[in-house]
Amino acid sequence: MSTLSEKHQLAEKIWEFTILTRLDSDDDRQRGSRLSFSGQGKILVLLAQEDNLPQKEIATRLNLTPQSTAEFVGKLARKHYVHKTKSQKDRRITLIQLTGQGRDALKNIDNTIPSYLEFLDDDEQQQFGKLLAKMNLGLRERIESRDNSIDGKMHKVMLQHFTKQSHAGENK
Amino acid sequence: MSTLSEKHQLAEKIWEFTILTRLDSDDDRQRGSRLSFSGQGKILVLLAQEDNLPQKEIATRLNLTPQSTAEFVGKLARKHYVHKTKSQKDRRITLIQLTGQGRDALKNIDNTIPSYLEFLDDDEQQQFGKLLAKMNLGLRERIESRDNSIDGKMHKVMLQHFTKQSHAGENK
DNA sequence: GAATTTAATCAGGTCCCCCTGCCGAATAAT
DNA sequence: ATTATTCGGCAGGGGGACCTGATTAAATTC
Repeated sequence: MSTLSEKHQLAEKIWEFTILTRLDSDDDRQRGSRLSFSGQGKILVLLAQEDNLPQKEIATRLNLTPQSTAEFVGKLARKHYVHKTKSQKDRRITLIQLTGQGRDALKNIDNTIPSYLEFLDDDEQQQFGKLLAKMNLGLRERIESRDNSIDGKMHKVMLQHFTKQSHAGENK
Repeated sequence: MSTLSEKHQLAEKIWEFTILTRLDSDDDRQRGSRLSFSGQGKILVLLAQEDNLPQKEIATRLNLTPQSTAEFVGKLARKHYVHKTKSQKDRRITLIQLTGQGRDALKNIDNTIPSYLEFLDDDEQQQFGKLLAKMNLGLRERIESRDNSIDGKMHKVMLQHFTKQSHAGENK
């Protein structure tokens, strides 16, 4: 009976959480400097997995038009996050490789420990982790299962990003 | 000892979660239609709390320039989410009021039950709620405490949005 | 009534995410 | 060799979040 309203309340908490975290770590002001997991960020994620990819390949995998890709790669290159090289074999192709700076930038994105975790004690953090893991698993499966759709590639890339990280973390 | 690496793993899970939820509810495709809690969305949030505000007042409270405000209000008006009226008392002033459509749009933003909750059973959902509540409280206090700064108003508006909702939910 | 203070608008600008169109250069196919 | 295909670049566009500057119209103040 009350399940629905309980869910609503949970949903509200989640939304509040989303907003509060945004307010807290003030993306608002310095929106320029921080890159997200879309646009340019996507490309970094992909390159971190597989470097030295042809620009075209990037476009295909991320489900972007070659033109958008060119734009983003260009911007990344300007920031020295990536590097463009002409392929020797096929001189139409431009290979894109991540620079050290690019790799650092990427690390800064997803390796930061959210400050709000300090509001939870150790036990609670563990609980939180478990819950997240469960939801992540579910989401991952769901996304993978419908991954045959047109724009499945992006999903794959992002999923892999995290499965890799998990593995890296798991070497106990 | 292992606390740091544990935190890192938690951080990774959170990031994964963030990304997965984005992939899941495909903001990617229809980015245009969905409004966020910034820009135009902010204004809706504010109006939901207090309708029929002068445009200037909106700018002040949301810490936006009058020009930006005009732009966003214009865009919202084009979508029939708000309505502009000239004040009778002071004909310089434009009052902005939320339309039914605008209210609906806002509801759609924050009243949706995230689908990933289905991956948790009832107990887990409760746990999740508790953890979120705790973090929200912490975040809220932190944000409020530094709220004397220049751009405090926005925070207040958003915070109120959620405290109100919570109260609404609490009438058992 | 004239000067000043307001609210709002127009004009431009910066940067982000993305797309369609078109064009040249390089390679593959015939 | 001559097409056809492929890659990438340029031009231009649409939408979003914001901002500074200059201007108009309607108060308020002196």
